Amino acid sequence: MAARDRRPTIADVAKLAGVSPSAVSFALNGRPGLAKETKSRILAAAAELGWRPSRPAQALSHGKAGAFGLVLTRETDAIGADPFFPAFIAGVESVLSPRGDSLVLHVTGPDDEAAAYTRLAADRRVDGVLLTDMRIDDPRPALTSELRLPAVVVGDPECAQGLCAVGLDDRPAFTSAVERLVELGHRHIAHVAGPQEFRHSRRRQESWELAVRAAGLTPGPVLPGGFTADGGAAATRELLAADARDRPTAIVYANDLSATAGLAVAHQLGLAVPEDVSVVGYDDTPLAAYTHPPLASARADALGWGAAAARALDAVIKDGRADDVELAPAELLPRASMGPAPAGGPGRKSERTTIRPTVRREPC
Amino acid sequence: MAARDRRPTIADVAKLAGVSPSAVSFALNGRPGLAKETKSRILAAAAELGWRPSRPAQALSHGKAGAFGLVLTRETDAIGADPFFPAFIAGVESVLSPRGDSLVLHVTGPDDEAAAYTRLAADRRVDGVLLTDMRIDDPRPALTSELRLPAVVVGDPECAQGLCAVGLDDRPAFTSAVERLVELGHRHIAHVAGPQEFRHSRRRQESWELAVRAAGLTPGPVLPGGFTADGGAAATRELLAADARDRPTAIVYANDLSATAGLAVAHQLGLAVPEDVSVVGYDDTPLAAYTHPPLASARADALGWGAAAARALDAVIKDGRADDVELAPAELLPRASMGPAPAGGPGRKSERTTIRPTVRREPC
DNA sequence: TATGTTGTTTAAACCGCTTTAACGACCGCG
DNA sequence: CGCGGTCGTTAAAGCGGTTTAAACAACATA
Repeated sequence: MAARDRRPTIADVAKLAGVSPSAVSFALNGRPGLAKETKSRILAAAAELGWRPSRPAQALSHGKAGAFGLVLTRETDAIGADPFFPAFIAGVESVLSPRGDSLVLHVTGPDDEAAAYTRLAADRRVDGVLLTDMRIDDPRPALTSELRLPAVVVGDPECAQGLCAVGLDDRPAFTSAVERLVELGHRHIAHVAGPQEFRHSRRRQESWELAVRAAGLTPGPVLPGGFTADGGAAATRELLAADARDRPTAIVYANDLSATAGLAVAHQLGLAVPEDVSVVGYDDTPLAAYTHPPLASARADALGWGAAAARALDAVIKDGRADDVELAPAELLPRASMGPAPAGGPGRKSERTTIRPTVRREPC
Repeated sequence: MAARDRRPTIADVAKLAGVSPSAVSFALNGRPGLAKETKSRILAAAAELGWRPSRPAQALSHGKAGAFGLVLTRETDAIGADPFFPAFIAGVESVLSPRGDSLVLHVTGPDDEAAAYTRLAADRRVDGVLLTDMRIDDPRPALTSELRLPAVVVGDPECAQGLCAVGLDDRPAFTSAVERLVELGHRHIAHVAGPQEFRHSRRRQESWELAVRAAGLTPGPVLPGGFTADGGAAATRELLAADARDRPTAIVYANDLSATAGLAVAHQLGLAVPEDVSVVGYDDTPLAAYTHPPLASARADALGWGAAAARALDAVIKDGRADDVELAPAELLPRASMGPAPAGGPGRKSERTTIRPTVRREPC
């Protein structure tokens, strides 16, 4: 009767079932050596009291927190409208949740990032962390190793510095976007890049550049778009302000947010998409299919990515290491924002006369 | 030097400082009764070893998890492009992080929702939860009370069922949107609503309706937009397919996502915004300022909301209750998507008679 | 009868921290 | 000189589990 006002503990269950606490623990964890009858009596008692073991207590005795950590390092204003994280997190959950584990989320400014990981490690609040948004010369792989905090890199293996990496190749999407544009007659293809510190921004830019060169063209200008609407708009204004002869006839954006803003700017400037300029994004935002015109983009399976990353982190925690995983690459979704290059007018004469574009696929 | 290979514990610090573990605990927690000199010696030892108390151990001994829970109940496809949560979470973090507490995030399907809260409570993994996306007759306030899990409702006090509510009024934004539209000469104002199960969807719809009636007008049709791009697009197609005489000259959407999709549909149908139809959203998505034309919307301070909710939950945990909080209401940001009603009767312009809109009715 | 054996069950130690109560040293005071 | 009062410190008992090793029946073996 006493147990009405506090949550039941293992002792309450033991008392009700008429056994010792250890027996309860054995029953719960499916340990052998308990009589069948006893075990079911214990489980019945546990169910009757609605008892579930306290995670802090389990964490303490096992030395396992039963949680993964995810630190999002974002300027407060860059938060929002990123469709990646919610889906990615849902994917992580799909692995964690069935076994009752959880995800501990921290949002920090860039200055507190290292402290956030250090704390997570020292606190023993998580068993490992997922590293996303990898940057060039990212300090985090070294940091987590030093902290002896199991970690998995969500991204390109090249920047994993020895950690297990779970990658999803975004390059084919950019390559085929450019190839498609070239097929459509574009000869002047610009790029609006993401923040330069991000590994994936660079990769996207490189894929664009490689594909443009592979077509025998000179890469058009690259402007920073910062993955933001503001940045994309500003970059687009600059690109399209050029004299019609120098103006790119297609712009490949590093993400949908900047691309969508770019669409609006094109309209503002009185240019039609895709008649005057073609536009491609990346992410396949829910809105992409509903911009005007619908935005060509590429979809990455963020949900699957999250799940794969969580499984990899499991393996790292258990075995100390895990094989890299490479997911199916993002695929281009050509939509109406890509169209034939404007006839006659824009484009560079030298290129048009000399170049015989051989479209070939770059092996990854 | 034995402590090289495992994380230091309070005992290691105690040994290094030449005191007992209790003394270390006292020093760490700023308890009185320790000599100044001893205290600083202990803190120095702790710093030298890089020791921080284990959260599971702390949680166990003082019966507090040091974490808040947030359960997002979402259909997997409705995840993404919601700018609210990232900012809200960042706000929660701003309260939690300085004291080293964390946010435990769970994403579940609708069927597992109750189980998720039950588990969170039984597990003692969190000290309380934040309830967001309140629904009509939401079972969660009753559930959390029954589980004796401290909770705060993020939303309208009316649906809090006795729990502390932290609200941010979205109604003024809708009211003034309608008022503005009326001033601009609109007489036929439609609404694209959010999912009917959400309290805030209903509230927005009610505000719209009240404001329309207050202006002496008959509320135009209400169509379900489901807060999604798809839903917003479908609703818009239906609204604008009507004969020009019956067609609304302004549409108030429950959120930006559906409104932005609506913009695109209007363009597709050959209607100009705002010349033929005015459009208003809600959320002030980063993209809102960059749609074509820029989307009138309203900004709610999600960051502040998160912080306020976290503080309220603190109070509930400490005192068992807390006063409701009402934040500054969202403010309308009139942008170019709102304009004067088309002249010459309820929406008119010659070339529109030639338009053959593709109407597709979709069940929502 | 002593000796294993096997199958169940439990006592007790432990995980790392907090906290209460007790302890010894030192103080001034009557 | 003995007493109560501070002050600084620590021993020890939790918190709620897990786990190891030992206890205990019951029963077969030598």
